[in-house]
Amino acid sequence: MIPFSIDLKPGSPFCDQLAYAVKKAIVSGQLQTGDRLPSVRVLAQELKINPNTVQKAISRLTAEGLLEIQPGIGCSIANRPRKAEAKACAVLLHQEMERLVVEARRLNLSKEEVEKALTEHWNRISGQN
Amino acid sequence: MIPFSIDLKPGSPFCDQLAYAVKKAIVSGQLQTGDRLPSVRVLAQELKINPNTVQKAISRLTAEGLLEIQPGIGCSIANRPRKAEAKACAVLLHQEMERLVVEARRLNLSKEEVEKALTEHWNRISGQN
DNA sequence: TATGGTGTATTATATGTCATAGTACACTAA
DNA sequence: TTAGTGTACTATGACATATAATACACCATA
Repeated sequence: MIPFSIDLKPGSPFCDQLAYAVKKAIVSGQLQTGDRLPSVRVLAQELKINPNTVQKAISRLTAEGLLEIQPGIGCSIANRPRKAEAKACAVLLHQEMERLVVEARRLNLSKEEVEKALTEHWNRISGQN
Repeated sequence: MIPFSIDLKPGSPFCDQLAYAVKKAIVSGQLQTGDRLPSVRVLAQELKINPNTVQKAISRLTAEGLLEIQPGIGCSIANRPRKAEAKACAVLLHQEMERLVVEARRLNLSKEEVEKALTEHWNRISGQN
């Protein structure tokens, strides 16, 4: 069994969906520091996709510092990122936030409605910690 | 001159960037209901991209109900969407919100920091209304 | 030591998206 | 009629994506 939930759907690249599913599982506490991830070949078999596609997602998460590789052993969940890295990445968050605000205002939503949605998702994602 | 601000950069599709720039200009009040948009050919020339690429962005915004087309005349900014359409689109907003929350928690940001960022962007985008 | 399981790299192929180029058509204002 | 609208269509090249099939270095275990 795969230690996180994922349901691959066409529309966006499989490697993106896989990387996001793992990241979400880590952030929500479903996967914890030190936990082992199934091997590239096992994941590929379970998800019925190509091993290369899995490897692409893994290498991306490794580059982000979310996964740690032990050559010949496998890969496991790394520690939470240091503040230094986080600061550099926060720029991306602001881009996402602007996109979200633009979309919300296009839908004539109030700021309160958006804040409520933020709280809902925040609690849901953080609930398992 | 183009009645909205845009700076095309490689990395994401031009038609996406153009559609977003127009949407942002509408939402922020830079473009108002009834305002005329430059023609497909003019936009293509100014932005130094292909008319087909511009047309792709326009047709997407038209499908979203943000632009109105008068055949033979040109296209202009439409009225704000009705609640009915908005409700159907709100699902997408929740997907974006979840992605944002996941990213924020991956960066070890606090909920207060994210709420602060939301307020900042909200005021900036809404400032011109 | 030999075997099998790790991650990783490489090459090749097929498919789809994106941007471009060129052409053509229906429509409308002047 | 003429020129300017949006729109549709085909074709091409560049690029990303997913797949397939190997091959290699590494490590644990029998």
